[in-house]
Amino acid sequence: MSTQLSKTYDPAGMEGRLYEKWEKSGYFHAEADRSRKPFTIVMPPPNITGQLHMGHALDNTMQDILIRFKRMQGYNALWQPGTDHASIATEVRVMSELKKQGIDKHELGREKFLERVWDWRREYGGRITKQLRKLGSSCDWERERFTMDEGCNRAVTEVFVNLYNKGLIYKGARIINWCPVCNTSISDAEVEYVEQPSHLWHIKYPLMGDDGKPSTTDFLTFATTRPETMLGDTAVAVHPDDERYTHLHGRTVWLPIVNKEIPVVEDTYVDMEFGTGVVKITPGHDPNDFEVGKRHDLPIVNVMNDDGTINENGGRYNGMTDLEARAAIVEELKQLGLLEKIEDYAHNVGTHDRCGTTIQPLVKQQWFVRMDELIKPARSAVANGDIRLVPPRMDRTYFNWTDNIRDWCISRQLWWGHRIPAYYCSDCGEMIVSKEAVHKCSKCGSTNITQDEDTLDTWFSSALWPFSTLGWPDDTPELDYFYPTDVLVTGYDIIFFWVIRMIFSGYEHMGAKPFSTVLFHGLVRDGQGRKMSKSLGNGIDPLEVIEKYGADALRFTLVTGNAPGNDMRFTDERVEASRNFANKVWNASRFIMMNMEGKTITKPSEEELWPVDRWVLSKLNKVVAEVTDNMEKYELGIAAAKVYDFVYDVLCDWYIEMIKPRFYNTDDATGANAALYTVRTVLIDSLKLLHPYMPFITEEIYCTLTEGDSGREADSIMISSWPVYRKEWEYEKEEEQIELIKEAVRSIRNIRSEMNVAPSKKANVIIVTTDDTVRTAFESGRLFFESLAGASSLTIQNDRTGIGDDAVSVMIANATIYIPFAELVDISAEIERLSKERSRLEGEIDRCRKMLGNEKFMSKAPEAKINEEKEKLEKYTLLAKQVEERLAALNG
RNA sequence: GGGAUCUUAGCUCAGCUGGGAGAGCAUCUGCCUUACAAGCAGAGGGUCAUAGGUUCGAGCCCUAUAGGUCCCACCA
Repeated sequence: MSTQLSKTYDPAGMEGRLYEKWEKSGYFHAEADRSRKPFTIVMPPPNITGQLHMGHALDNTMQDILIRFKRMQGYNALWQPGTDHASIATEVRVMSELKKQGIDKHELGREKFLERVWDWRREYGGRITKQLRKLGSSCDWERERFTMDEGCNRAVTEVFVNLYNKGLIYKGARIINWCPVCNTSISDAEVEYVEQPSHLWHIKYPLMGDDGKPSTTDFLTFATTRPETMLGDTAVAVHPDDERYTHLHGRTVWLPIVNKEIPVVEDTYVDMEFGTGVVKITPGHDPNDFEVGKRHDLPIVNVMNDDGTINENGGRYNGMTDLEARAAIVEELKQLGLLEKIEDYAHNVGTHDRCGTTIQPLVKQQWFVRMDELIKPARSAVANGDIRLVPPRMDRTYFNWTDNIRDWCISRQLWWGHRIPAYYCSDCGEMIVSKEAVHKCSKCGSTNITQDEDTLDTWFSSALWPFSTLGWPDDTPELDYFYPTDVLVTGYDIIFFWVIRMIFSGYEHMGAKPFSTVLFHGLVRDGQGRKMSKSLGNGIDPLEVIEKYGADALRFTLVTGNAPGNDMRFTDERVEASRNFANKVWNASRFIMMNMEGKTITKPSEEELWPVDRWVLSKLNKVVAEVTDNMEKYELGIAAAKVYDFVYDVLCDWYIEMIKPRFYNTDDATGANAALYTVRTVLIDSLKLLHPYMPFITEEIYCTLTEGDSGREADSIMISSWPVYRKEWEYEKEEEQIELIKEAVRSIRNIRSEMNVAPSKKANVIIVTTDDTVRTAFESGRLFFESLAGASSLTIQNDRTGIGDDAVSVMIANATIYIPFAELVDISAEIERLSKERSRLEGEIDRCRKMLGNEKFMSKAPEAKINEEKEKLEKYTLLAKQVEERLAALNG
């Protein structure tokens, strides 16, 4: 009836075609619809500069699995996509492009430069979303957003002005992290500390004598890792309790080279144990010193230009880079006899996580978000379970961040980004923060107005993503319907950058959480467990993997064999295994469809179903319930493994093999029909369970299989209904029966293999049993002994009449199976084999008896466990008896 | 310094609230059985890092130790 699948599984040949079909069909699109329940995921917006890497692949596969699952369950599922303008990354990228053409950003000017960036964005900004399509991502592209589109821009301005008016955004001179290469401030979180070999320079400053001149005999010695900053020293500090220096309290020292007098201050910040217990204080270029300076009201001397070179405050060192100045100053101190010694020292140097440049702490006017109040609802949301983190251990990390939060430096000295909506009057100095562009000073009426030059941290706009993408600040139906969203899927590495900021922003601006659950995944590492990185060149390109093995195989690999939140290693072998599984699904389907060819399949009556049909339906029923449950709990890997096992083991290795004879038996059309109907049902449900993981292959098979069905459920599996547990498929009795037959078949195969009897060589099988239930089971499974266990005939009897010494025997509960292998069997070997089996069973019986004889076990263990042990004891005793009987017979 | 996490078969990893250790790959044996050699049937292989403890019972819970990975703070 149905058309056929191609002979070989060729993912490359179908994935593109199917995706196009989906996108055209509109099935990815969701509209606000009060009559249906929404399920929403907002996609973490990839950078427009980005190329799809394994992290994206994992992240988006997980989201797609959840969205497809929920969509099939009947939810109105929205996966909201978009991209991030990525201020620094993009600006740096375009700058280097321009540099190749010999163009400098500053010569070009702000407006022209921004035009270039927009050009670049138009050309390359869509690359990443094209690549996401290759993965099979079923997001609503009609709703694609960009962090710098008109709506997001309005959201950003709205938030900035609101926070400013509430006093939660302020401008102030603070010590910030300055990147001299990117020429901008960066937030604390963007600083990466890297250990570098360096030195500790022990330097001494002369104490000021009573005569008002620097002493030539009394010095104060301290150690520093950055001698060049001495140009900006405004004090030296000692611990107030340090008895070695009590006499210096209130004294001053002479700052050489700069030649000025600076005070000795007492501050508990100083660690008495470290070095000499004396610290030079440079409030202008060290965060800790800045704090000390504030406490003691010390002047701040900035000795550095924005490009990291020494400025005019550095006297003759003006113009040198920091390292040049360092060498020169050390040399000069040496000349002056003020350098005591130089020690090797491994030092943690702060670097910019984007460019690797050593950051320079500088004091500058910057904009900050005051965090102490904003963070409170974000903390309690996780504490009281309003927002659930998966896995739960992420709570600790989360609280570690919320509890140590500092004000957020949001201004960046960049051009590409949201410009800060603050305006200054050049005449009276008034500052106006406004949602609309300001052209006239509200204080003095001057029209001499300039806007703040700075732009906002990229994360400022991403923090608003869950609601800005749904239309905020407007009151849209989407916002009303889809917000709060359901689950956020992301890596644990951006808990602070993004997750926390979205959460407090949601509570602050929407008055509600942005999502109910955060599902974290780990990092994808290479085969040796190393982080994939450009510099190592060990990155595996997902697109290459897709090309070679198919997106389905890649997706399956990424979510299996890995616990939630743990890092995973990615190897070709694992993808290959997934691809082989897809191939298995393909071929099984092809086989089923081959047998359906030319037949009209009707629903069999209950009586027409064979026990094995009921068995497989019962197994399917259970796996449906379990897989659904696992997926509801975000246990995607476990769910995938269960589908895998079901398809491979239950469907392919057993059920299909067990119904083959019915396909070839032309005398029993009813039996064949029941088999075909059942196997088709099982296949369709299996495909549905697998669809979220392997969308392409399941779609291709489903469509081919159901094409031309009258009353076809759906023309795409992605909108078909998710399988549900069915009461009518509870066939406990048949399950037991078939499991028994499977055990018998396995035992026979095992014996044959042990005896080296080729499968082609048929053998008689005689089963002796006195148990009626077991007998019935074997009677109903006659067929399988021939097709699956190589039996030429099967005799079922209730005594050992006619069974000679030449038969090999194997015991399963309540039955002994005899296989006469006349020419092969050595009786003494058989006796030995059975004796071994006997002692194994005796061991088991012993164990059971011990447990059941333990009074404490009997009184404390749950009844079910006790019964379980009793049943085992019974079973083993029976088996031992069977073995005993056979041994007695052989021994004569 | 604070915290998280890992240590289970040769390799990579599962193992859900404690109740007789699993998968994939690799290895070995036998099979080209008309869906699939990207396959089929079988087999071997683990004192679950170490030492204690709780429990009738521990891979799982508690404590300590060793080693690995990561995050945060950062020592002038």
